[in-house]
Amino acid sequence: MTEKRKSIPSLVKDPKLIEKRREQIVEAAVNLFVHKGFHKTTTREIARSSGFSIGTLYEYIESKEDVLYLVCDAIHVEIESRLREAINFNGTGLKILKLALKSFIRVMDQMSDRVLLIYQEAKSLPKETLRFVLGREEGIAQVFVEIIRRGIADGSIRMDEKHVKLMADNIMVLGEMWVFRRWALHKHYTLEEYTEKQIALLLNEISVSE
Amino acid sequence: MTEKRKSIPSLVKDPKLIEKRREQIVEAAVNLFVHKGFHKTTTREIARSSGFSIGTLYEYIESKEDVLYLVCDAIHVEIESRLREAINFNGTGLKILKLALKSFIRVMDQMSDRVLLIYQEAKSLPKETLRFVLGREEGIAQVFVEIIRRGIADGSIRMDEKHVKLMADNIMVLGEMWVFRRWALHKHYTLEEYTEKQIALLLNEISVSE
Amino acid sequence: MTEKRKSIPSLVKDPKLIEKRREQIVEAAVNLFVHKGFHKTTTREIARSSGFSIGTLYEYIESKEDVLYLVCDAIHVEIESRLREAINFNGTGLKILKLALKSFIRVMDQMSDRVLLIYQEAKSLPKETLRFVLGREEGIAQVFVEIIRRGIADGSIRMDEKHVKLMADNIMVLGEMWVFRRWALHKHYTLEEYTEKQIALLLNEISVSE
Amino acid sequence: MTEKRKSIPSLVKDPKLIEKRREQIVEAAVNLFVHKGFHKTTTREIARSSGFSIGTLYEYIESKEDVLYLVCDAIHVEIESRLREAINFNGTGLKILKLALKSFIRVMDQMSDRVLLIYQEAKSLPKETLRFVLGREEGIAQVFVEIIRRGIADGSIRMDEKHVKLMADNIMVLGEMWVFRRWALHKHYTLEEYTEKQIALLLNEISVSE
DNA sequence: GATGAATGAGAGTTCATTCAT
DNA sequence: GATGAATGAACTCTCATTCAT
Repeated sequence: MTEKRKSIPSLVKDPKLIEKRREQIVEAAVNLFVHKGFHKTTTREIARSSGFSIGTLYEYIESKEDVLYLVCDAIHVEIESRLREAINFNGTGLKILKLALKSFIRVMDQMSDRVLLIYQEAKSLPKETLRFVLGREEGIAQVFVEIIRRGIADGSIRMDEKHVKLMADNIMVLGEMWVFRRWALHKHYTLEEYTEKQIALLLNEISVSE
Repeated sequence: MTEKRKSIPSLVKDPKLIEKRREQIVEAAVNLFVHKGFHKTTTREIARSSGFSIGTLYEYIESKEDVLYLVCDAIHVEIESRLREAINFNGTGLKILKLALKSFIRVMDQMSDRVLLIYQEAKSLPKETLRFVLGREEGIAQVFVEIIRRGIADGSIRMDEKHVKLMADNIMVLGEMWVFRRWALHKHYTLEEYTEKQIALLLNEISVSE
Repeated sequence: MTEKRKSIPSLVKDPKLIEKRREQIVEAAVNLFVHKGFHKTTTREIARSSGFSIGTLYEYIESKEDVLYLVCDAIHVEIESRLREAINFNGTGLKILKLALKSFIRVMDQMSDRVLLIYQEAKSLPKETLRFVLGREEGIAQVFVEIIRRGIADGSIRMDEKHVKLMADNIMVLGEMWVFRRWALHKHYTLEEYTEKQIALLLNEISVSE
Repeated sequence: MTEKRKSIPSLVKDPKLIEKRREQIVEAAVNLFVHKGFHKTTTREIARSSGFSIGTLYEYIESKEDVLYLVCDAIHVEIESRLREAINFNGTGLKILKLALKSFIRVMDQMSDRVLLIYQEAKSLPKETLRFVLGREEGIAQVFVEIIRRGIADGSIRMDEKHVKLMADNIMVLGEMWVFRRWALHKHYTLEEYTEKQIALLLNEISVSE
């Protein structure tokens, strides 16, 4: 599946160089945005942390908002790729789903500051750009849709097709919940306990009689 | 339970007047923050929308961040009071829980822009102030903790005590989910369908008799 | 005759204060623009020379271009008022015209740097604003139209009505010429010689008795 | 008569190449300056429109102001050469003068945007460079001085020698007037009407009894 | 208690120019 | 001789906050 990515014009011609510099920009900006927020980070700080001058920064982007988009996109790409890496597509759909869920929550835990970043700052993107970012997220939910459908097909998961999307969204939320409500949840559970419990709650209903 | 509220110094003596003016400020600021975000709203706009001058605004607050705190606090107060109003504490704990859940999701739906506001802007608060805001939210979760405990006591809910808090948090998340993932969920469900489905998923496991 | 003037919004409410501050701005900016040109003058220089801070400057204008407009308008107002002051409306139209021409060239001479300013910088104004400035100038030409018509009426000037406007424009140009071609003309003539000669050339044709 | 031209250093050795590249630069820059003004045109735009890179541009000039000088000079050269081409030096001085005047106004009309350019932007040149540009213009006025003297010599023009230069300057101004006051004059006259009228006014006085 | 004019640090962005390749 | 990535000083404009009235 090919997600569309917004193309940001650059004054520089060499595509390899653009990619390399934008990677530098994203790495620097993620850290700054996570710690200070988008609005309190200045373009000069981004440039300095990226290792070049403010003028050079603007050779690779057109506005500060472009940096935010690059950051959001990079985060989503990383989440999805880490998730897909972690999944072994052998076994029943149900088994794969359990594994995927575990992996997903772990990834979200490891990347929680960056996930928060997206939720808190994406609203500062221009409307059109925001749509690209939200579209990316839909792509991640799609991973779970596919796994659940597989489970239905092989009989390991019992679920009406019309609930598949909601279930995938629920799963996304389980991950986001661990991120958003960290401060509340960490008082009561470790990552492992939380994952176990949520898997139990979730799969209790859908797994075929065992 | 009495939640602590941060006290904001004012140059004005009369407490009645302070309260009245701060209500004006909050009403004006909520609208502005919802539509433009905290950072893009200016103190001048807040003052003008509040119906007085910038000088007067600063008689009742010490900084722009104070306005954000007042707004977040007011939103939490409204959520909790609307929720408590909607709950009829007659019947079994299970029955009350169902009702509370329905009400909660409805309240979150009606106040979704303001809920989003808190999640997106609260990070701009000074650390100490942020703790007050998060504490408030804990208070709302507490409503559900109480109901679940009542259900356990009267035997209508079957749940280990150690899972009560997680369940309450899960419920909070169901509401937040409807707000955060609106754009995804609205494609597939109405508010009623979503509520029904989530209640089914959630109570399936915990209700005693089925 | 009431010329329209572009109204520039101000954040300050007191109209007297606005007028006073804008006079300060114009006085400071005229000097700066004359010596450095519009583009090479910075808003900070304008503010400093006006006697207040950059922030205060922007309480009275919305953009740097507004300053340019204020300057152009003030210059035109001064030209017209100096011209009208100098004219004694007694005597025949021909006599008044001679006097007016003399006065006009003298005024243009005295204000030559400011006249140049308009011709060189007005193009930097937004199109709509430029129209106001050009309209002002038309108003000055109108002074001569009126005088010539009076001369035709009283029989002291012989001219077809359809040439009146061209003659008025010619007169404007005589003044502008002295400004624009200063560097060439000053080598050969004093202000008085130039005026005498041009009056002779111009009036030779139109005066009734010779 | 040989006018001096400012010599601009180049990093490139080959004079043919320098000339060719500078012609490219001038052609590109004239269009840009006419439409956007000198200050709002960037060196990048000049380079791109010239058909080469910014680095190459700076091989042939030392600063952006050099481009402005090249442009002003090229415009003057074109005006003078077009004017000289149009003049047939047969007949009486008076006859030649009429023809030259007609041609001059026509040339100014055709090149009005470029003439305006010089008057509005030349002030941005360094003082020393500005003198070269103004000197060029004097050269054009000289064309008329020569013709008038010829007319005096052959008896077709009646004029005191000491007024010759002023008359030549007046003629220059007639042309410039058509350019500068276009917006006012075009309402009332076509190019032909304007030319006829001005020739009549001007020559009325100087032509020997007819 | 209310006003609003004044402040100025600091923001995002531009662009003429350089120089290593 | 040609290239174009890199530079950073300098620009216009904003806005939270203060304080004299």
